[in-house]
Amino acid sequence: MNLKQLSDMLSLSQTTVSRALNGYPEVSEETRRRVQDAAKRHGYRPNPSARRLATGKAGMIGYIMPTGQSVDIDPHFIEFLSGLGDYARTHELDLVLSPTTIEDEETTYRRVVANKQVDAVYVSSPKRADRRIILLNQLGLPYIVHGRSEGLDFDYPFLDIDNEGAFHDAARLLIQLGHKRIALINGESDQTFAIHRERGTRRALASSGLDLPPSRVHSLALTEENGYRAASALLERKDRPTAILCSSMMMTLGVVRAMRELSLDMPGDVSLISHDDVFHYLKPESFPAPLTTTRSSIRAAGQRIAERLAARLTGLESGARAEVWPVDLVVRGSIAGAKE
Amino acid sequence: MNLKQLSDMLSLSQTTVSRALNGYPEVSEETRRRVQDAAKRHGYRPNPSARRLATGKAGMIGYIMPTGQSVDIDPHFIEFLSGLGDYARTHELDLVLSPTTIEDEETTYRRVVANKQVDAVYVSSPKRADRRIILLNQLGLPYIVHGRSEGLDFDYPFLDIDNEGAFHDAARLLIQLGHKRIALINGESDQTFAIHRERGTRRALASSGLDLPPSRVHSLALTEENGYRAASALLERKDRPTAILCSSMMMTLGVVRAMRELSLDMPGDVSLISHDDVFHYLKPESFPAPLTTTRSSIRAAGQRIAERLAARLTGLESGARAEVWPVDLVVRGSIAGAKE
DNA sequence: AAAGCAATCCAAAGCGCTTTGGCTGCACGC
DNA sequence: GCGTGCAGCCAAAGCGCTTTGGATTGCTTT
Repeated sequence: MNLKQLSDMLSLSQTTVSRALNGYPEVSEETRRRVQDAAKRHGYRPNPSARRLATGKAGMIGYIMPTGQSVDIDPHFIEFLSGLGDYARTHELDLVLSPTTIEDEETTYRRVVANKQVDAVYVSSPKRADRRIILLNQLGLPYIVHGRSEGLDFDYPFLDIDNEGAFHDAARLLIQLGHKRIALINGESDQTFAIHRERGTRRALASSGLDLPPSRVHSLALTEENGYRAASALLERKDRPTAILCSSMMMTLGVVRAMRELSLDMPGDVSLISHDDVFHYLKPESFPAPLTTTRSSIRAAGQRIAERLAARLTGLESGARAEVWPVDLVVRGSIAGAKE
Repeated sequence: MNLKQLSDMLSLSQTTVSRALNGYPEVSEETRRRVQDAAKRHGYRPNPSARRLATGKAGMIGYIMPTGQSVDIDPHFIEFLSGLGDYARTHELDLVLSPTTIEDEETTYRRVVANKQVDAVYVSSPKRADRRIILLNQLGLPYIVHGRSEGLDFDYPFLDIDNEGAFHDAARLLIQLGHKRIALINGESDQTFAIHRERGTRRALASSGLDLPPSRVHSLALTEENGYRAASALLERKDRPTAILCSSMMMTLGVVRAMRELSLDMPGDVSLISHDDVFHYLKPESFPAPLTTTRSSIRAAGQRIAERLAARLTGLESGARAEVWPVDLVVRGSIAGAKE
């Protein structure tokens, strides 16, 4: 069933039928109803390719997905996708994934724009002065950043959580508990979220006259293995920290492993606070002591970003709307007062 | 730059230019070269929407993604996606994700077919007599199943690993080590992979005259929490198993937690073998004793499926090609001879 | 020398939609 | 009675590609 058949059937022109269905005002209400009725009854669905060709709009959102033999997609991406899906499925919005290597990233962005494959994209895991944001800005393709960048000389639309505030508050809590030697096991240092978390931690420490020396900061990809290595390095030192802030639960698994090997107790010997993206497959309660966490659902963020991207497609949202979500600090058994 | 501009520039017709670019024989080699040259020089890229409209081919592959507030996408999906990306990015193949609820699954499949949004799809986590496969078969949309279904009265193309063989071999190894009470912590019982793993385990036990009573099989979603619960239930019994087979590393985390709580040693008190999908963020070496695993890279499967889907787009592959990969059994320190 | 045949190339007709630029008829005001 | 304005509808021109059904040319055949 295509437009022509439908309009023939109704003895109307394609123009009128098209307008009726797309809500243009120059159609009488009665005609519109008649058309909508027939369309529904015959299951008419405009052909997206044709529409796309005619309008130049794709009706889809995109994600340029970095891949590569040595690139591992962050498992949190799954949660984010779930969130996107939660919104998208109720709006018949599809998502186009365009895999690319880091080197060809720019080419891929350009290709997607030139092909008009999508009307908007989202950008994840932004770094300082992120090239992609700069590129998208000059290409004029609508986008929303999940996270934030720094050192850009223009504003851009994003959704981020208050990483600095979260880690500031977490560190402050540890300080209030009497901890003086606090360490940070963070994400890779070029990621903005990691920069913010370190900044928050440092600020809390500084305001109590405490220090965060380089030896107590590890910035690594968020794997169990890295958590283990970082924690081992930290805890084998004589001036080992009495409290650790950790950027992901997966890493925290490794931290716990290191502690166990050194027969250190949690929270007796070391207090631990982890960031929790709310990952169904691994919960804070599943640790030797239930983890105190800074919690923010990445899935909820996915939903919100899909919603905002959709708003951009229809022109409801535009400009450099910034959105920063507060982060819960959920206290559980993994922290205690410092002994020394 | 579009076809018309390019052909004007070359003083050729659009027909000839189109044919030259698409490798049709009725163009002289010299002309073809001239055209290809110009196309490259001016960065001409055919507009996909126009091409799609004209040919009815989308040039994309699709995945109907089940979502829902209570649906959690399997984290292995990430690995699979990485694999897909590995292949796809070298072929400028894009992937369209169409989120849907389980209830609307059929509608979504029909929509995607009607819209001709994609030329082929892949189906993941198949169940017994999977509805999606039946539907796709009658809709005539090319597809490949990752995994297998059972109880279908027709053949279909799939790529699966030898789950039955893997768990058979793993169980046999445990038996050879003297274990008599072997338990299985499996995935949800409607998933074919879980059915196969149970079958393999049961077969190995049976051929040594051993039993796998219902009380020693737990079939649950692959979360840490479920691993913990299942293991707790198993290990608190008087006739507790001396060896456990576990379907995922995430679950195995929970198993280890349960063992720790009960002060059971691995492999002293309980031997453990886990299936490993090769997940970069959590490795078999990260356990109290390095895990013996049945190993198969889900990422490699993603690559292969992308390759086969691409072959289907171009007509290189067709029919119900079945592909079953063997699974490595990697022995590490988590297993030992049975005491009793 | 007429006919047949590849080898090349082209004009034009779609593919199914949106949108421009009218056209018609009726009510209204003067 | 005549211009005006407006509501409601339509024909046709794209959007940028592929593909059908010829044309044209230069040779080889008979």
